[in-house]
Amino acid sequence: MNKKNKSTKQKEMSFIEKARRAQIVKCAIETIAEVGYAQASLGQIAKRANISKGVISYHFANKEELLEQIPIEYYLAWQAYITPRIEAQKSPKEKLQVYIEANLAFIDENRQHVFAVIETVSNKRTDDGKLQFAADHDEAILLPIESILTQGIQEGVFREFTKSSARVMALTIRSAIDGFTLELTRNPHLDVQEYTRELVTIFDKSTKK
Amino acid sequence: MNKKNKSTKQKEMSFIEKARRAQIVKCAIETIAEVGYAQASLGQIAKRANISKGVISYHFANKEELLEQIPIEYYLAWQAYITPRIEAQKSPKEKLQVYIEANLAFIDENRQHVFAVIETVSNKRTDDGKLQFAADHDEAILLPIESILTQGIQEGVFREFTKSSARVMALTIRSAIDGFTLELTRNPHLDVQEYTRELVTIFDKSTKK
Amino acid sequence: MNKKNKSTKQKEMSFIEKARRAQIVKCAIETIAEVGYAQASLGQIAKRANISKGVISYHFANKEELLEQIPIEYYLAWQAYITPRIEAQKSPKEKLQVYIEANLAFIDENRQHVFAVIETVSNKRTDDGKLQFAADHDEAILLPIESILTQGIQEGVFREFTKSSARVMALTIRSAIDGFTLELTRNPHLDVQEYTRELVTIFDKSTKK
Amino acid sequence: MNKKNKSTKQKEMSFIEKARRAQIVKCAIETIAEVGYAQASLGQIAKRANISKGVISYHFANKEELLEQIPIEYYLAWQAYITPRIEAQKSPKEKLQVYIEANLAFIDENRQHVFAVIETVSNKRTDDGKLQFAADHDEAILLPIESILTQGIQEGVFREFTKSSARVMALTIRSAIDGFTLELTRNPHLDVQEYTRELVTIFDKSTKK
DNA sequence: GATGAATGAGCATTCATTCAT
DNA sequence: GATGAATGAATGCTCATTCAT
Repeated sequence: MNKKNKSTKQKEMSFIEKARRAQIVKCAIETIAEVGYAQASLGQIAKRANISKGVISYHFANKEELLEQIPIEYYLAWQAYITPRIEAQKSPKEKLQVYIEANLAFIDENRQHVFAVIETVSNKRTDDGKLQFAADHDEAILLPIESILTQGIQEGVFREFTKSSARVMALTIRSAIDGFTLELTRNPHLDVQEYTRELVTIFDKSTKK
Repeated sequence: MNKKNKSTKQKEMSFIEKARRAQIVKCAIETIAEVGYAQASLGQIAKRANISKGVISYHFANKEELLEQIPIEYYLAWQAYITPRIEAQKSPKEKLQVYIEANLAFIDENRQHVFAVIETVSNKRTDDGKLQFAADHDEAILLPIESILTQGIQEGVFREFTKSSARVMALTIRSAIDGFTLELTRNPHLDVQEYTRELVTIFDKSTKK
Repeated sequence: MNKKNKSTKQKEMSFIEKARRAQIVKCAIETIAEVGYAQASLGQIAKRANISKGVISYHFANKEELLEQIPIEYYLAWQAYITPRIEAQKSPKEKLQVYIEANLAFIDENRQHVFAVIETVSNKRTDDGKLQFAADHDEAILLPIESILTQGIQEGVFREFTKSSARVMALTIRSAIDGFTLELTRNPHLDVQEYTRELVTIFDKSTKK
Repeated sequence: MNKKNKSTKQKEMSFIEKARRAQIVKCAIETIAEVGYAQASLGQIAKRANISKGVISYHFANKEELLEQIPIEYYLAWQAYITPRIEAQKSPKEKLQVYIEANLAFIDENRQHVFAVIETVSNKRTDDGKLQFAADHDEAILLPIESILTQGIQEGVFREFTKSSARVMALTIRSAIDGFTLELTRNPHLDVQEYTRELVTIFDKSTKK
């Protein structure tokens, strides 16, 4: 019901309505990035947006709906950035390299947003207390790696993988990218290019025959 | 002064006092693991421990002091588990293998605690809103990997690393382990042994000459 | 910064906002006067005002800011009452008489407020535990007496005073007025006019040549 | 019932018991004088006395009973100090002078205790919220002044007083002494002798024919 | 559409008091 | 006698949410 409502709503949304929501989400991202999830009250977000608290409630059913937009928007932007870059490559090896490069570049260019996503997602729980972890979303983010690996195995340029060892490989690549995010948080002046080069090397070596 | 007080206090603490504190910390870990950091109020923790809220305040100066124990205890247990296993190995290659194996086994055996540490640490902030991230602690956890890498480079069994590429390698190994934790959360029936074997393979390939 | 904020805020405050704050302060005064400082919790004050506890927090940053208004408002009302009455007199002797008369009348007409001020001020402490006692405020309240005394000495209608003996005189007059307040609390049906007459006599005798 | 209990108890009290109680009351006085009534929890008092909180509960039925001792002890000490000094004087004029001198000296020598009494008494309330103000105690403290005034009137050395104007006189003298206490709090280096001399002068002038 | 005002539940913390040892 | 441990009520405060204007 909820989902249906939302998609209905989105279709009915005026341009102005969309812009207002986008502005509020942007402020939510900034607020979470700067003061952290726990301190990011609607009051704080409203203050940053120079609007009244009520406006947020007007545009979003509740805080949850607002926070949900953060990973959603992130995923859309991420996909728009990553997909064409991978598709521009032919060989699985180059695709993997570009996947890593594009991800690190995207993270570097969207630090606040990435950070807000981490905070949001790691605090999101189902009603019974289980981490929701946007499982769908996480799987979606693994898909390109898995398809690259599959292609590379089929073409014989990668070493042999079972289905589950391919998954570990995919998860490890993904984890390495997330680890980069954390390191970037700890050390904002990190040499991103060098980090990228090293990750490419590591996963080139660990996937090749 | 605060720190000094604490260590003084610890020396003065009776056995019973220590046991009570340990019990409360254990309940805090369980609570955070089950309902998440945000919902883990002192009331919730007390309810789980079947004690009154006041008892927690009696044994801990404040919530912060209680939550601090979670990573502290974890790190001590982790060290006690990991260190002898690594030291039992001679070659850097075997050490790296054992480091990965031991970490995954330790995580598997301490799922709740690991999880509570992640939640606690990722919600801990300094007064100005910056993630504290227990930087010291994080670095401490990298030390064994870095020293294994150094040894392997010197002995010529690993490929060449610059100082900073060794750091990326260390961070990637660490991230892979953290990624395992997340995957374990998502999928509790994960085949840990296989995951371990794959990670060992990946990092064997990516470090060797 | 705090102070500046406050005055800025006050200028920005709408009429409704001011009225609401005034209403809450009024209820705080009544509550303190009736149940005493220690029992005057925000909950009690809210109950008396028939509003929710949150409303107070909405209009005042914290309890301290609310309680601060009590002496502030009192002092302003006191000044508005006393000053013109003194200025309407020419001779120091008459001024002193009117000062006493006006103060006792003002106290009589504002019993609850006076009482709340005493409670508030005598419970206000700096962070290091020292009584704050609104020293400025106390001194401000002595000023008119001191200036009357100075005038009377210069004009030769009062006996000779050194600087510090004039201060003792001023303090004693002030104390006598405060003593009247206490007596009024103990005995609400006190004959105020007679008390006034006696005080005027006492200080007429003790100041004249 | 309560009162009876208490007097029964006092008769049964061993010397050791009395000493323990006296020590605790002394610490309560110090604590109130230093941190104020509101912060003077049993925990604070116990800490200062280097005993456990439970000890206080053991020796006193409740906090109220402990705090009651503060004005009681004060009054006894005050009486023991004041009475012989007044009785050593013959003339009402000298008695009044000595009353003022002795009070100021006593306050000066027992600053903490005086202060604790003020705090205690001004926070003491009956169950219906009325200030208790130790009415008995306050009247008791006025008695010597009133009897001095009566004597002076009868002997014709003081000006004429009606019954109620004599009371105002007594209250004013008492208030002046209390005002001295406050001034001493604000300004601990006050010249007590000069202050005494001035008060004596003021009340000599205001009582004489 | 937008806002300020109000709500009430929930939070961490303090504290007088009780009690078994 | 004395203590440490435990209790639970109360407090000031925060905040997501609701609502009249």
